[in-house]
Amino acid sequence: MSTVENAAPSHFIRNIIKADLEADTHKGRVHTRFPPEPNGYLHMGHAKSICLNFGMAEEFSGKCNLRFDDTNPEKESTEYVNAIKEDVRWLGFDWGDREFYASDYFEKLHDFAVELIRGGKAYVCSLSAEETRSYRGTLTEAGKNSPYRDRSVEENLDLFARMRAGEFDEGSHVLRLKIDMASPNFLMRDPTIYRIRKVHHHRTGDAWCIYPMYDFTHCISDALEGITHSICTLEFENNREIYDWVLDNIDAPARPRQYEFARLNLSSTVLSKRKLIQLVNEGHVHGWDDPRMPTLSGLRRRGVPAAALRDFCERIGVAKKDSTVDLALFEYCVRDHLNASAPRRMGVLDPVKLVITNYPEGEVEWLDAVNHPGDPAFGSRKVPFSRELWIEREDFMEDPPKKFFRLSPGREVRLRFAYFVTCEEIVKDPDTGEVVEIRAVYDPETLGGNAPDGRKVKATIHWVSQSHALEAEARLYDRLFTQEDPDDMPEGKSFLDALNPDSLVQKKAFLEPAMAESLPGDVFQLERVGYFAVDPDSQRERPVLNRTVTLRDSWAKAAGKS
RNA sequence: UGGGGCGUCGUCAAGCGGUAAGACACAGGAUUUUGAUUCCUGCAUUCGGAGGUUCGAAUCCUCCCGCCCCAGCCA
Repeated sequence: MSTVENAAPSHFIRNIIKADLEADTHKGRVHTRFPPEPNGYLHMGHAKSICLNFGMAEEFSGKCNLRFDDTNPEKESTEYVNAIKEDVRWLGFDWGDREFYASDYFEKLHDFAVELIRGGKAYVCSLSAEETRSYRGTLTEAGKNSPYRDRSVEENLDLFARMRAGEFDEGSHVLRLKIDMASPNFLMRDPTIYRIRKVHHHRTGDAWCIYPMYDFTHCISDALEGITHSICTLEFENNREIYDWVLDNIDAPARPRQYEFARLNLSSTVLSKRKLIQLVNEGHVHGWDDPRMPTLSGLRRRGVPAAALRDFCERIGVAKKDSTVDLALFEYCVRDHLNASAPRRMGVLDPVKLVITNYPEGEVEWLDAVNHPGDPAFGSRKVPFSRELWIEREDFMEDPPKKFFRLSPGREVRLRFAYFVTCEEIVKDPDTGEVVEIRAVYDPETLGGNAPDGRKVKATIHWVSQSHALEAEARLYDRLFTQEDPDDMPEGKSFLDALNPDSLVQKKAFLEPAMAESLPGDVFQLERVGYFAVDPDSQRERPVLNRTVTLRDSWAKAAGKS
């Protein structure tokens, strides 16, 4: 392979970093950060950001910090902090000893605020929230200056100190930047940078009752950490002006730059913290790590390899265009990785009995079965074969259409790793007409799956010996939403109305006995059925399997068309 | 109707004045003890639209159209 083929796809962030390196903008350094707010679990959108931030640092021999943006104690908690750390680690990234918290900077942030007050660039405003809003103006009209805008430096210093000391009620005063109430950019109309909140903070406890806001905190935190490239999503483009203003108006220890990229949107999926929290709180799913959730913990439980997610993030690219990635691309990445990494097993999800009438009663043969048809390194295992088996109901048709190759009356097929069998008769439930038993004969000469006379069969089906079968619970997951865009619902409907009622279907399955050895987290391919991850709910005697993703099924596609 | 962004195949996405990469999806075909995998083949005479500059434009200029973001003491 040439280096051109190996080169990571070009994207604007990478181009900017390369240009900065060439121009020596940051003394040859590349230092990024991933700055989650610990108010929810990480999802695939965060994965894109994590891969970008840690990925750029890695690629250019730089560093990436993990920084919790914990300036709003009302919504944040250590539960989230811990979950986020676990998820980032699982994704495959290491922040070394650079685990930071915006709350670590509260004292410094406070000092910068005082510096701004001294310079006449910040003031304590005593307007109520509603008044502040009305003074702000509209999209087309300039705002009005707050009547408190011209308080003296001394008065501001005094008031701010007393705010900190807890002398005032929440909402009675805020600290604002003195910029320009007529700015066409709303965020520049004297933004609030401190508010009074008499609540307990998960890290600083009750040490503070004034908390700095995002626009003031983020840029300074970046500067304090020596961040060179502060990468965030598109909705922060308008905030860049304050980001620059603050750093230009304090004695900043460094001069990071902010760049914005388009956040990830995925078809048939919802990726907003607010909505994910709602799904959890209202019980539409069984928690943040429900395998149907696009959270990292959900995907992990579902059986998605971290490498597949990283690959996905690489493939979707990084740009400034609002876009929605097809869920099919993600599924492709998952299958691609699992195809290479998942050992094969046999299991039947919708069983129907198959009796081999000419096979001796009570006899059992332990047959060799390779664990991976494409990779001998996976070795092999033994699978018990006997007279009575379970096969998949959909692998039999009494009256098959032209292109159906599987079992049907008079038809011979191969039982994977075992023998050729020919269907001779079927037994139906007299009341329902449902096929309850299929009777077939096997050809002893075809042991291992090949006929000495060279005759061929058009299909191979999987099976499990009834007396050896391990009963399991299979949880079949499908997309959580039926609409491609769950947010695009008719008037009066919400994304909740797009919830897929069949996103989870539980089934009793029969597995080959080797599956008893599986451990939670293991992922297997049940041949011809799909990839399944062993759930933490699993027990040795009764495994619980989460279907990660189905196999591609061109027969189902073809059959669906006709 | 203020400001900030964005518009290249069904979906992502390269391209940065020299004559439209790649991936997924889709459609054919080959191989196959998973109708899986793998492997071939096809898939934008055209880059939101209209003008202009140029020997030459997706790339430069002008105008127009469409979409997204901003009026939290959230991030």
